[in-house]
Amino acid sequence: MIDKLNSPQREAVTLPPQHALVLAGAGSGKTRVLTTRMAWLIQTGQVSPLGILAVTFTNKAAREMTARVSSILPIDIRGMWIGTFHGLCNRMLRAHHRDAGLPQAFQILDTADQLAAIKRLLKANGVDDDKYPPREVQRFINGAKEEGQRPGDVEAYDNFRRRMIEIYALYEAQCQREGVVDFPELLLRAYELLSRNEPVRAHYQRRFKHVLVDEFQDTNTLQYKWLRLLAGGGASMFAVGDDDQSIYAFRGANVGNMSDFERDYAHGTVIRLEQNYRSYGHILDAANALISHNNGRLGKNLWTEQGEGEQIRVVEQPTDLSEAQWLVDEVRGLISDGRERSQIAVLYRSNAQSRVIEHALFSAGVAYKVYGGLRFFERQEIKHALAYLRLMANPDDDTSWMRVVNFPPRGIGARTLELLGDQARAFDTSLSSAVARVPGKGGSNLAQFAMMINKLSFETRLLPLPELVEHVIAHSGLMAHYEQDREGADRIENLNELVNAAAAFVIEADMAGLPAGVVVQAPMTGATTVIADAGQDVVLDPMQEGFNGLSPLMAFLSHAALEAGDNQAQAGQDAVQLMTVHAAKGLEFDAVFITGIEEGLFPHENSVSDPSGLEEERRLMYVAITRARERLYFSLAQSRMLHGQTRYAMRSRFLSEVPDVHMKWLTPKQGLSDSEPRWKTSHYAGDTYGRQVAPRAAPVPPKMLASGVTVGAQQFRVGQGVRHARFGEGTIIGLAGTGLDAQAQIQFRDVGAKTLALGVAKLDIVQS
DNA sequence: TCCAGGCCCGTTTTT
DNA sequence: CGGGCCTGGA
Repeated sequence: MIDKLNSPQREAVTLPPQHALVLAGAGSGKTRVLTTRMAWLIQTGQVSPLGILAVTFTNKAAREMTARVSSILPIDIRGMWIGTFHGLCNRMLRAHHRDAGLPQAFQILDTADQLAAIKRLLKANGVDDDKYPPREVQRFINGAKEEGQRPGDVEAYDNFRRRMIEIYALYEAQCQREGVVDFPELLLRAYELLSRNEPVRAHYQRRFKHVLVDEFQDTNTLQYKWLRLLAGGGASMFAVGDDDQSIYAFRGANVGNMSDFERDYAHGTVIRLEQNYRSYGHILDAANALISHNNGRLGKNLWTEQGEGEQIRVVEQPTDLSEAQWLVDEVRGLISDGRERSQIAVLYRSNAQSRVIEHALFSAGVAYKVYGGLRFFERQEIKHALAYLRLMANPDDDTSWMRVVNFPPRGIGARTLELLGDQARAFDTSLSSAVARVPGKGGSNLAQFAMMINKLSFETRLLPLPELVEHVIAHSGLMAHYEQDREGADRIENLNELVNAAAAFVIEADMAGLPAGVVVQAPMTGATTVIADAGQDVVLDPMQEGFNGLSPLMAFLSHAALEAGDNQAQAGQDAVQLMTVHAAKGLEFDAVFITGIEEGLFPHENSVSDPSGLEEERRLMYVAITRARERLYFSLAQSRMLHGQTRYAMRSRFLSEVPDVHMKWLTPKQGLSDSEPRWKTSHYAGDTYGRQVAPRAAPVPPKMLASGVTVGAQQFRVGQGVRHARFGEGTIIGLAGTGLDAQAQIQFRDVGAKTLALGVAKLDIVQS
């Protein structure tokens, strides 16, 4: 098990029970160390599978971890707590729902449900949603929860925040009344449960001897607090992460947790995995050199025993269109050289860049796959069906009620619903319970809807899950509605797929044990136990309690909320992989294209003004580079269409942070302040292997580039020096628009980057 | 209730 | 430019 490991890997795997921080560089065998560690602890008898808690961020990572542990050790992994933060907290809350102050059948709101609930709340309370936009409110509430703060804990230093806090409190009351829980609430409730309830805390602290955390650099404040509580009874915490791959600060991740952890727990037990098994030398050294420009790193230098390999191929094109065209030609070359399409990845900083590339690939007939679209359980028709199903389980779920009360349309208008809402509020009940209080025609339509929900509940109460789902889809009017819709074919197919998903879910639960909830199964005897409220184990009949004490429907609904499904458009067939750099984290490919490496795009203009933002962009570039095994391309365009206007940008600073020796320019590399157009001709003769590249027509250089943008009597170009009365001297790093609408992005020497309207700002041109 | 057209906005995203 | 959202008129 451990003899195939290198020495730091083996050291990490076989560490005695103590806290440790493993700094695992890209491609250094992180998952292998984590899973082997678990298997080793079990095999050497140091801990039973039940004493291990392993936590990840994504379901995919959790599945992979489970699969790899069970492939190393032929043990029953059913009783092990391997899962996502949210999945494990859900499991804990179901088991101790009473102590946590929740109904056992609490529903989970996904991000969209939560937003809908907030909109409804603001309307009901007459909050001005211009001053308090729902998204802003959502950010505020989730931000507070992720810091572990309830309304009473948030500091109210101005009126705006005071009002926000009031809204937060109202929102909490609404969720509580409806029996629903949003994503951050799952974590916060579980944390509060452990911190306030001594018996429950003692139970879990006694149980878990080893707590292992994947992607530790992505944890937020609350997740770290939760871990500290769980491990507070003497468990060993084994945290694996890479501060250089921290790219989720914008959603609350706190890289600082890593250095805090080292200080508070690891006390110097820091193991560095620096040998990289993925990439060749040029690629790795480029990544090392780039990331060395960041400050405050925990420190790490990747190396490889593989040779230096090929240099990074760099291409600069005049426009985004020609960049895409070049890319398609190059991709076809790679394919005709015998590379698999699925081993070719095209990465970009932002989703908007994909369209031009998709268009070019599509026109050329190259199969491709785009990651990041709508996921299965997020589709409109699926969310509607789930809303009906939720009402079967809990008619007081107002979010679901509102979603389908008039879908398909059944003559219940805004006016009626407003009335219903008023009644519900006046009597402090759910919408469902307030139906009888609404008179008139709208009221009778409402009553009919409520009756239908009741009838459906009754009809389906004894049905197995797949038939239940099928029945609800068929008799709620959903199916009929989409059958009438000329463009409803896809939606019908998805609804049928939902029935299949329910069937698969039941089979999976039978075979692999329990997807969510509280059951713990002893590996040898197969006896099923449920952790009771006071932390005592109660044996249940496994045949009766197949879903952890939850009904199959409830378990399925939790599953749907916690695992929204694949977010890749078309599965199957061998296809070129298109995705954002964020989505590529954790993946690897033989050949990688990093596109749009321009100032303003990568690093993104919204991030360059503050140092920490720029460093995160640099880490993003580091992640992108380290995805490549053999071949890496950098590409950029001098101009591109963005927001309906042509924009001009300079080469990204990241290009100059990679030493020249690692790069080979396939297009001419010239100075930026050159007044000549940088683009001369487009042909480059073959690659380093001498493969001949078919000659093609030279793209036409954009006419505007040489002259730049003209405003009044002044002509502005990218790279030009300018002086501003207040901001001082600077360099134009981006131009967009024409005439009086034209804007320039300027990097000032003293005050940083600013975007100025050229029709307004007074600028002098400085001769360099 | 429904749909068309105007309007606004534009980084990254998992649970 | 293009998508999502809201509003106002039929």
